[in-house]
Amino acid sequence: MLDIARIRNNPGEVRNALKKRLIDIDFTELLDWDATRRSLITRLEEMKAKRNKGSGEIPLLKKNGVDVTSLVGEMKALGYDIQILEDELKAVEEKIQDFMGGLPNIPANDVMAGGKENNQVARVFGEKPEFSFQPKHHVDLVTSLGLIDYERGVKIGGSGFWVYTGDGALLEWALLNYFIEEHIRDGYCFMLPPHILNWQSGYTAGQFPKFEEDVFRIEGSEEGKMQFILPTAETALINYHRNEILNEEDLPKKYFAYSPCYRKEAGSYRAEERGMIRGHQFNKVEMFQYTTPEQSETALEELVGKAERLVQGLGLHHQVSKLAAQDVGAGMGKTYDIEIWIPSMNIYKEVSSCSNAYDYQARRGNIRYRRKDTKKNEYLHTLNASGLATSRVLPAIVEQFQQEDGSVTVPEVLRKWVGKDRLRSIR
RNA sequence: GGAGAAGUAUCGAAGUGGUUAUAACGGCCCCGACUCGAAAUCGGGUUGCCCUGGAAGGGGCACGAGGGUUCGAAUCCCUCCUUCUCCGCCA
Repeated sequence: MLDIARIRNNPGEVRNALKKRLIDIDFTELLDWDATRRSLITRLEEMKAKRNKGSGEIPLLKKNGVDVTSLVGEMKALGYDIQILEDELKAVEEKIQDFMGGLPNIPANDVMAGGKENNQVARVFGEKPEFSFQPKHHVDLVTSLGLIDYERGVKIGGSGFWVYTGDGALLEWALLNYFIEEHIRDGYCFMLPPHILNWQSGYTAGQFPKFEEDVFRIEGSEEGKMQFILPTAETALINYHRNEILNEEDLPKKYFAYSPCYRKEAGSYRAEERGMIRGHQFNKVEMFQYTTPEQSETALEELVGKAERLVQGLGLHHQVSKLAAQDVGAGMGKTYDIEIWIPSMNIYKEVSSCSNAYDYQARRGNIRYRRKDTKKNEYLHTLNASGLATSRVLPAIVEQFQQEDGSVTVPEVLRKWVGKDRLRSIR
């Protein structure tokens, strides 16, 4: 949610900033509603003040034996007029709410305008691995090594699902353990949230109402009580402090959560994304911070740094991209992606998205903090960063660390959990 | 799933149709007095949001949420939510 006062005071500035996302929004109608709303409120409050005064006088007059019939009649008529204006006000406020709720966040000043093609590579780690043999695709590797069972995953869940088996499950779990261990060491609080969330949670995160089609709805949930399976733990973590006022001295609050992420990904399958690059369910550890406005820029750098170190610890070649405005999610103001090299696809794929939402989500969820100096309540800033999603890390590991004999070297940091330094074919 | 009870400020809690949401009373917290200092005691302060205004100020709304009745609702009625107790079922 944007601040309507900002639009009221600088409609041109906001419109231009949103143009970086390649959308053009005319605020004329909105500002019209806004003016109507405020004049209605003023008139209503005058009438209500009158009613309050009249209602206070009635018992006094009665006590003194004065006939109040005409005054009561007057108040009754006033009450009727108030009702009419209140209905009008409600209608215009709904329109404003709908309009505002549909607006995306304003990209930060230093974010490039335009689409994906304008994403900028900020940093690169390592180099593309060179193979002295014909490298294999991760689907072939994980299948022959017995790490993933795609066929039975589809049989029991449907297209877009797979089963981690044996060493594959061990490797997957080792990644999660590795991430968790790092975050705990950095002082982040470990959270295991519910996987089913209510509509308001989706709204606060900025996913609803626009992206309701992208999540799995729970069948049978009634209108107004819609529930869905979380597409990312971010949705749970942003709502953890919904409708709360935090103390400034408690900020920044640093959380991380593990959850599977469930996404419809309707229509986004492509031949080159076979395997586990894009599924309906994948595991992810998500970092999240609630900060003061002053802290949020630093916090974003911290989160990106943490995510990068995780990938570096695995020894995987990757790059960090600063996304252009159109590629930044609707609720976010600035985003860095960490993209990992997938040799078979000859492409870098996102394993972490680190974003600053500024006060956008806080406004939607009414999350504030009390400033120590002014004692005033202000919207805080929220940030999220994957740390990390595993579904592309595992393919990168098997592809980047594959050997000529079809075996795969286990990254050093994972060995204590996997229990071996090399994964070999089961056949 | 069934029966019952309850939701008022930071917490406990009073208030069951009117001139007290300036939300009694108490706790916490903050400031001050007393004190060498502290405890105790005494005095004072302490909800949020919105509209208007340059400001000072003025006004409105909110008693779990949303409707209704009424000139007037924390108080009466309806729907929903949450919590607690008991029963049932159960990983």
